[in-house]
Amino acid sequence: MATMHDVARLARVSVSTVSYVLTGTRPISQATRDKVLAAMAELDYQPNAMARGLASRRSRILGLLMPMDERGLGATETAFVTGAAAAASAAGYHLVLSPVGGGDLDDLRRLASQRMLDGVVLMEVQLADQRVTVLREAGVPLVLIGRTGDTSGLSYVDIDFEQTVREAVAHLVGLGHRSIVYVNHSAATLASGYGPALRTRDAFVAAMTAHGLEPVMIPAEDSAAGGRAALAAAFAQAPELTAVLAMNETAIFGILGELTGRGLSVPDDVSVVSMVTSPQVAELATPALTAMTSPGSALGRIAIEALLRHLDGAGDERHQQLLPCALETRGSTAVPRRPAPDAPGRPPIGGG
Amino acid sequence: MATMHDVARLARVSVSTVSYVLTGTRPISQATRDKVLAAMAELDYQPNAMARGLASRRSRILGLLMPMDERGLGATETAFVTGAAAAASAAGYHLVLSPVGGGDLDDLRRLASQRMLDGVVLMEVQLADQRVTVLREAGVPLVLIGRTGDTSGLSYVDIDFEQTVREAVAHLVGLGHRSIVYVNHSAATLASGYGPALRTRDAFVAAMTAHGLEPVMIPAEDSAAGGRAALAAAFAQAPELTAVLAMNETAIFGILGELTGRGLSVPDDVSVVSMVTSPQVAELATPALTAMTSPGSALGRIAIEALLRHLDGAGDERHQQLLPCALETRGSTAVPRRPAPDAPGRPPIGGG
DNA sequence: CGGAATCGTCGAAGCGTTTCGACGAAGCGT
DNA sequence: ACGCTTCGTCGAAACGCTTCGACGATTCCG
Repeated sequence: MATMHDVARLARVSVSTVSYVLTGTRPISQATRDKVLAAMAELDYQPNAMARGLASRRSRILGLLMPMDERGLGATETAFVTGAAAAASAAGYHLVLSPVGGGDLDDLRRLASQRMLDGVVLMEVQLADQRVTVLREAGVPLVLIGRTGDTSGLSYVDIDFEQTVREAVAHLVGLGHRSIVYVNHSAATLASGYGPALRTRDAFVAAMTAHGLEPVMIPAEDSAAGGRAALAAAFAQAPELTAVLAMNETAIFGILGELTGRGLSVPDDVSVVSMVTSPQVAELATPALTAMTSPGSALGRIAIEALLRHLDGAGDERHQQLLPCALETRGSTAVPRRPAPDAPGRPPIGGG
Repeated sequence: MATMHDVARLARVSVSTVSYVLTGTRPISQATRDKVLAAMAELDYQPNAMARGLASRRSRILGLLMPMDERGLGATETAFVTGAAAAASAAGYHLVLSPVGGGDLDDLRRLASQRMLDGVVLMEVQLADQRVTVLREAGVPLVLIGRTGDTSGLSYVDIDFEQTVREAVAHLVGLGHRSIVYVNHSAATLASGYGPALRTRDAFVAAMTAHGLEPVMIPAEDSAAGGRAALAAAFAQAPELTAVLAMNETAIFGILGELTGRGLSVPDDVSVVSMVTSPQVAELATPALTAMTSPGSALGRIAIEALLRHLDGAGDERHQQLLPCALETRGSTAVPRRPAPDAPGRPPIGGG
């Protein structure tokens, strides 16, 4: 493995000159630069990452901290990752994904203190996320995908849940639905302070109230069985329901199965909208789901770009940005067949 | 940030002594060790990963190369990752996941040549995988999850597709099914040399032939639509089919949808077995799928352990191991309702 | 009881970069 | 033609750790 010394010798220049060619820190004449580049090519030289990291005190490695449970990564999260990886690679950084769970706080502390990561992006952020504290103490620049409860002094990019829910509700109300149930994540998830679950809950209440409608929310376990149970609960609580809005990518398949089981058809009897969903998942269902499509890779890219700005950055201005999901109408929503309960016999279109 | 120097000064020993305490390379008296450990604790010392890597020429970082397409990671792949991460962490190594796709061969070459990875585990291996060549040239120890066509000199751990298919077919034949269609990945995937698709194809032909049955294989795009199309093709090619064996986790939902659409019930009209599937995914469907459950995290763990053995290892003996998937019977398989075509009127159980 | 092996520790030489200060050579305005 | 920047290059000192050789102090064996 060739070192910088070898290159310098072959090119008949000093080691520092080679370094300047590589980093661009100081001006180098074209003639010298060419000599050096030729030597590098001939020796197939690759800088040693460790040495570079030690000397420059920058590893050129960015971490993407991504808790991994056994459920796997949804297409949505995967899009964050690929977006982030592309952005990092474009800037000459490596992006490493670290499957550190919430429990491995000591692991994280170690990782951060070892000066191996120039900065990190945090995924799956809780409202009160210990990892933020640990990383700040360790002095590691960080950007969140998601938000903690108190975002002061923090950079983040997140989905605009308020607007997303508002649009989803507006879509259903626009079709004439009056009884809409929101199937959220589980009660335990809500209690644990999972931001998206809490924010969509509040946004749903607000949006429904704004339309003069009664907001009904049902928590569901992240499983098909949870979805089935949630739908049963929904019918118990709101027998006249004609639409389901679901946040829970896993439960939604149970919901669909249970609807079929009850002899109800989608979308004629019940419309279904899936929130924060990738097209791939939406197409899995039959009929394909009308969904709020997540901004996907853009979130990852923006997070990395903000992080890089922090690293180079003189200023410590914070990047705080919300992106809405876009409504994509597919086959799971339609005008309700059953009349709205509070306006029997009225024409199905134009309600709201 | 405290350095080893600070620790040494505080403990009144030399820097090398501190290093020996840390690495255990040489014997240290209990008294000295205690002094040093106390000093480290007091200063909250954490070794600098870059410096350590430079001096020792070992980064203590293992890479898990994991092409990420937009479909996301299935629960199966996620299990590999968590298994590998746990094993690496237990051995004091970091595991970084690198989403390098097949196209980024230069990226990979750079990564490998920068001496940043002590070794790598490759996922989603193709029969002719360029990445193997690149890594071998770069002299990076590697272990595969999956197999190339020519495995000589290579360490790998993979699913035993032959046995898995044999068991799946035996299960269906045991129930009395005679006309079984195998829905594989797409023709393009087969053509690209994706090992699991090819191996299961051959294994299916072998297993069916052994039972004296006609093997029918249908390729399907990795989408619900692909699954629907494949089922249509299957009925065209084998109208009397009573069972579907599916490799394609994505297409299977389309298959189920299409069956329902045709008024056929699972499992009474058609039995369905899903191959290399995690319990979580199997439970998504209604009814839950009888599936060949993948060995999951064990694969990841074994791969890392083999890799670590290579690193420490004097011997360069290769680790080559196959693990079968286990049959888990759920609600999607049953005795066929329709009589087997070549034995009209015979009792449904006991065929095969 | 003497020489050899072992134990515990130290100092110093790297590991392969970056980066700082220095310095001759050009280029500038006057 | 004069000092003054700017340009292009060099040598050397870090960066924080591991590891090698050395060496006094024990311990062991015959």
